[in-house]
This record gives sequence, structure tokens and C-alpha cells, in this order.
Amino acid sequence: MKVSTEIRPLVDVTDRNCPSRLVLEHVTSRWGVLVLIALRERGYRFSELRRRVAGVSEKMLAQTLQTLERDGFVHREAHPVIPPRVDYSLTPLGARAAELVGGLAHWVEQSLPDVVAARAAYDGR
Amino acid sequence: MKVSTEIRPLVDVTDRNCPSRLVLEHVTSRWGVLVLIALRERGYRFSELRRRVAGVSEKMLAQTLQTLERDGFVHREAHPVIPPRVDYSLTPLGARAAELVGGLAHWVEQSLPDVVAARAAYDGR
DNA sequence: CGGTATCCTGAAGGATACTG
DNA sequence: CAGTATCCTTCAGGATACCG
Repeated sequence: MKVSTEIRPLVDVTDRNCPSRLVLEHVTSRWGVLVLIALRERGYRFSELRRRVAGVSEKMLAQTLQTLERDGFVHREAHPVIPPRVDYSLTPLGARAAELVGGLAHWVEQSLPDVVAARAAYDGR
Repeated sequence: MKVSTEIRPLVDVTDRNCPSRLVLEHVTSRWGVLVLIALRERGYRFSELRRRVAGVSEKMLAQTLQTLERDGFVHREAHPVIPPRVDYSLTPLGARAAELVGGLAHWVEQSLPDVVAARAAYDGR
């Protein structure tokens, strides 16, 4: 017999233990967002990407890329040459994720004046 | 005279010192995302919201709400009654932000099986 | 070049107690 | 109820050194 009624979907980022919350945190993480946005433009090599995403450390870039690769958002292709060369690009899944976060980022850029105005009003008194 | 050519927009989240990067971090922050998503449904009181966003502490909820309010995403309305009652809701600006992050979250929920499969392949060997 | 390993610090964030 | 204040712990993340 049915004792409880499902109101929210079974997969709910708002649920403390739902794995989707972790995935969301990966794509919205500080560096994850910026990496996805950069890779929207084109594939990048590690060092290129490090320069493109200003401020990221080697460690955090490597870590972020591994997480995104494991989740299936980023494709990693290592070329066995000297010096080593590794190319990163978006998978189809990652391209969609990047599209969504890119849209968000673009909207934030557009809305910056509104935010600045809101802050002035808030701090004003 | 013009010595350099602007290739990227003047407001660029990818730029280390661009204020828009901070705003993006506010809306994509761990609890900011979940608060925006919850407030999409309806206005919430503080305690309601705390229960709705499972796992958030009082401190972090208060801090997150203050940040979102200052940026103009959340409207705070305190009723001078006893016991105190404070309602939180989205501003028009916040509604748009919430729509975008909500879209992202929804896509993540839908894509969870793909991510799980990708992880299995990655960890597989 | 593209990492990994180690160490270390500051900031994020949780628990608890207290207040208007 | 809706916070704020305080304390304390965890961990993201930076610096540095080293390796294939």
C-alpha cells in the first residue's frame, strides 16, 4: 500500500543525499564553470587553458579537469610525443552543460549594471 | 592611437578581476543555487527555507540570503510581529537568475544516468 | 609540457549558545 | 522565529618541488 506521496521528482538537487547535487556542484564549481565556458570556444591544451582561465593554479586546473572528465563532460586526448601534448575538449554532454552555464554567465555579464545598482541601494543606508 | 584590439567583451567572467566573476560565484555558490531554485516555487520564511534546502546551516542560509539580497536577486520582507516573521522572495532580476540555474539543475537531474555511465567507464579501468 | 606529491594557510562552513 | 556571535573543524586551494 502507498503510505507516502511523491511530490518532488525522484532526482532532486535540493535533496541532501541526491547524487545530482554533487554533479551540479561540479559544473557550478568555481573553476568548473570557467573551464566549461573556455572550452566552448575551442579545444585547449593544458597550458593554454591555464592562461585562458586567468587565476587558476596548475593543481586546481588538473583537479577540475579530472572531475569533469570523470563525469563525462570533458574529453582528454594525450598525444605520445615529446614534449607531451594533451588536448581537452567538450563531449556532447559537456557541450550542453557548457551551453547552459555559458548562458548563465552571459546573462550575469549583461546584468552587471543592475547588480551594481542594487548594491548601491542596499549599501546606501 | 589604438594599440590593442579588444577581442573579448569588456565584461568577461573569465577575467580574473572582472566583478561579474564574483556575481557569478554568488549565484553558482553551493547554497546560492539551491536557495534560488527553492524560491522559484514560492516565497519562503527563513525556517521554511532552511527545511526546504536540506543540509544548510542557519549561518550559511543567513549569509547566502544577505549576499543574494545585496546583489538584488532576493527580496526580504520583515514583518514587525511577535514572533518575528520574515518572508523571502525573488525579485524580477532574481527570477531570471533562478530560471537559468533552475534550467541547469533540471538538466543535471535529467542527465544523471549519463554521468553515472561515464563514471563507470572512467573508473572501469 | 603536463602533470603529481607534499606541505601549509586562509577561508568556508558546522555546532552551539545567546538575543530581540 | 529569525537571526547574531563565538568557537572550532574541515577543506579548498596556493606554493613549491619533483617526475615521465
